Amino acid sequence: MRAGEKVREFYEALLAAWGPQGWWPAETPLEVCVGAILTQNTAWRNVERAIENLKAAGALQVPALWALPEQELAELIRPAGYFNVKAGRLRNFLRLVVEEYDGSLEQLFELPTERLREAVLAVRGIGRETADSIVLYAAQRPVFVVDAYTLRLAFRHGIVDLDADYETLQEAFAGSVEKDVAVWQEYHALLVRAGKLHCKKQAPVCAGCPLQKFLEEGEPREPF
DNA sequence: CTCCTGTAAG
DNA sequence: CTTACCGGAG
Repeated sequence: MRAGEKVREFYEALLAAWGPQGWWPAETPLEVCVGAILTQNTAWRNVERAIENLKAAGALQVPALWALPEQELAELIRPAGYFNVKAGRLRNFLRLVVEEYDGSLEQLFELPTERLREAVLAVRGIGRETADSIVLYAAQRPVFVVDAYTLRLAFRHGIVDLDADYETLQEAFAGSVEKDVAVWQEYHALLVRAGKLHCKKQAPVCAGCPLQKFLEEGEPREPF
């Protein structure tokens, strides 16, 4: 089976097995942006705690969040880890929204997709994965999000090399499934679930994985 | 490559 | 105790 063909069938198999994941779990676009920054190299459970704190403080709105002193913000997001770094990153993003787009995420999101991605990516502390998560899930634009789970899974299935860069990985997926926001949102969410439950960092658990039947040699490529 | 950091699971 | 976590910067 060709790589592109596999990528298409992965999606069908994952969706059939697990159904829609309902991503991104957030009530507002701003909450998506905040969550995307807070979840950098961090378990989602800890991000939830930080977001609960922000909500309890009434700080999950642009003006209130921007008004918070950085140290207080850091204290609120402490459970998400790297809190000093992330407080700065959140403020960097908020600064863009407040100073360039009149404090309006909607206004920022009016940019054409490619310009929007570049604008978000230009923020200190927002790299490609975080930028693409914001563009796909908060702005609802067709950009395929890839992450460490995606690389691991794609490598083990022989779709890309282990040293594949972000764009290569992104093209391998985006170029092989229907260009549709809802589909891409769903696919990334399903890949994350597959990575968590089966395509683990050490010792993948292929038994019971919806993608096991696609393994060429009956087992994942090594070494990861 | 190292640093940033809380939390939970092994 | 160590590893991993929906990474990114220097």
